[in-house]
Amino acid sequence: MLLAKPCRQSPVAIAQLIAGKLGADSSLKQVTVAPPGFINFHLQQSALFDVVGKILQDPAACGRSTRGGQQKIQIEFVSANPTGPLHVGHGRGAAYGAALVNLLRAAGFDVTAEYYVNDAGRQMDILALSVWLRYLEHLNVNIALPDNAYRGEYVKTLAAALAARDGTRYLPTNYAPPALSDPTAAETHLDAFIDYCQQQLGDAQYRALHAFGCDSILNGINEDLRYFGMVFDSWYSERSLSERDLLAKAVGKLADGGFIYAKDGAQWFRSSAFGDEKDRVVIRDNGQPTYFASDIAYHADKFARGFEHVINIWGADHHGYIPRVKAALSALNEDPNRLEILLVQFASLYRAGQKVQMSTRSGEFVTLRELIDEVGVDAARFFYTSRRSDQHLDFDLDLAKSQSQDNPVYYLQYAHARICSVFRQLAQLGGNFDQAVGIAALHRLSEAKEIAVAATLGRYAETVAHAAMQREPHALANFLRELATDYHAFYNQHKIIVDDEPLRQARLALCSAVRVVLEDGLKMLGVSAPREM
RNA sequence: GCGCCUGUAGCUCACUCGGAUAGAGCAUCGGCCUUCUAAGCCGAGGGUAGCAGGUUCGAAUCCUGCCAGGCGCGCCA
Repeated sequence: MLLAKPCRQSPVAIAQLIAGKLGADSSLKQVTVAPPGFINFHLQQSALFDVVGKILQDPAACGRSTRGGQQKIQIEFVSANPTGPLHVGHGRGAAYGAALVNLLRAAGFDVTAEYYVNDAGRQMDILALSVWLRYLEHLNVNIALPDNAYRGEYVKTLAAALAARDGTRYLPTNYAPPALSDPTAAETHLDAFIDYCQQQLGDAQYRALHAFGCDSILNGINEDLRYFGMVFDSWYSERSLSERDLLAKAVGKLADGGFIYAKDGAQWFRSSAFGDEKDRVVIRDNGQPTYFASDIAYHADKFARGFEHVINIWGADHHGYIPRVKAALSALNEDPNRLEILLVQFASLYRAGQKVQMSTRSGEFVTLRELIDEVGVDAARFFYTSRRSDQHLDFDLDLAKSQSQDNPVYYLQYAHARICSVFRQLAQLGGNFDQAVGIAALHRLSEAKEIAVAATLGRYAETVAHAAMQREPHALANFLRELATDYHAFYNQHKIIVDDEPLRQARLALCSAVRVVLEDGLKMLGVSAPREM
């Protein structure tokens, strides 16, 4: 049985390695030297079966380790602007983040999962305006929705709900919006439109409209995420940063350090002093803070809240943003190395061989909800997490739907269901599984396929720890696939419910351990373990 | 132009971080159900790991250059 990866070392190092291994772990049966420079460690089968026994005696601990030492980690993911429903592009980061949370917890970290709500800024004003216009339209006002407003169908739904709740509260006395005179100045026009909306509604009314849009979208996102099987420990509002004066304080602290200067009417952070390619604006010439200013305050607050390590999961398009955030942390005397940013590459969507362009503003996107409704939570979660996150992903929607039966997730679930079926069969035959007897009889397992299953089971805990430390949930998905393969092969070659009672109990114990690990591993990936299929 | 990610079988992807003969699934072909679920198993074919150099006892993995693709380079978020 191969225990350790072969390694080429100097003869002296090999000798020391062997001596160390033999001394530390008496379960080693022998060490063989095969092809020049390679050594194989052979493990006593009894040690192999100890693992199976441990899994059965404490199933909840089967994938756990203490690698993390209860270090306080905060992990932030998804964090989309609440201007529209989550789409399939968000799904990858969400599934990846949720799996990572589970893995890190299993590896002994004290993890807080947080959703950063970008409820401030211009995009939210554009949403409010879009809702307002659809609302007026709903009340039979003749409006022209700007091309660069949010044009998705969901905005109409929101507008109708707003009208149902608040009636005609948001009607202007005389609807005369700014005209778009210069087509190249569409964004300026949109800003003028937002000003017009605010002016017509007045501060309180506008705030109510703004909040309605934000809250409604956020509720929808929360619902989708729950449906997708993920729970956040906290939702952190970007707007709360300025409400609690944290934003001004953070910028003030940068200014105290001499890292802020004025140019062209704006306030700039000297991020180039910390390795960023250029300086960045934190306060615009109109007095409004940038998104970056919020982020500085937010990240400063993460450490102020006592997190020892902070992980952000961002879309790959944000990679250019990393140096400036780290620069800000450095300027605030925080260690930038305690901020770890994981980039998830984009999944390109294809439908009928054509790349699907997605834009929240135009309303042309496939929602996460639609995907889940079509392929199911299990298939979607597994599909997202079974691939490296730093790899581009081509996702053919038609293929995913038509081949959802071929999704590898069913292969794993089937192994689980098959095991459950064996125990149902056992009960029907009037037999029972005595775990203590089974564990005591494990030495009866001697077939190659039995040993292979036990050996794979023995790698579970280290696989979980490895996947957590490397931030690679797909490693767990791969492992589970291997385990299912080993089990299917064993199942096809050997009968489990045999007349030989000790052997039967031993095989049942092995099956039970596989079931425990499959269920535990699938759960970490956010996939269910059905008892029958 | 500069920066980041990537290039592995017809397709979609792995390879436990420098190790043994590069592996799976899908697709193709051939076997296995009167016995615990055939959503399974067993087998076959299919590879110049983008190209060219370099480092090393050893490279898909590290370095350099080129080619190809994706993303980014706002007082947007």
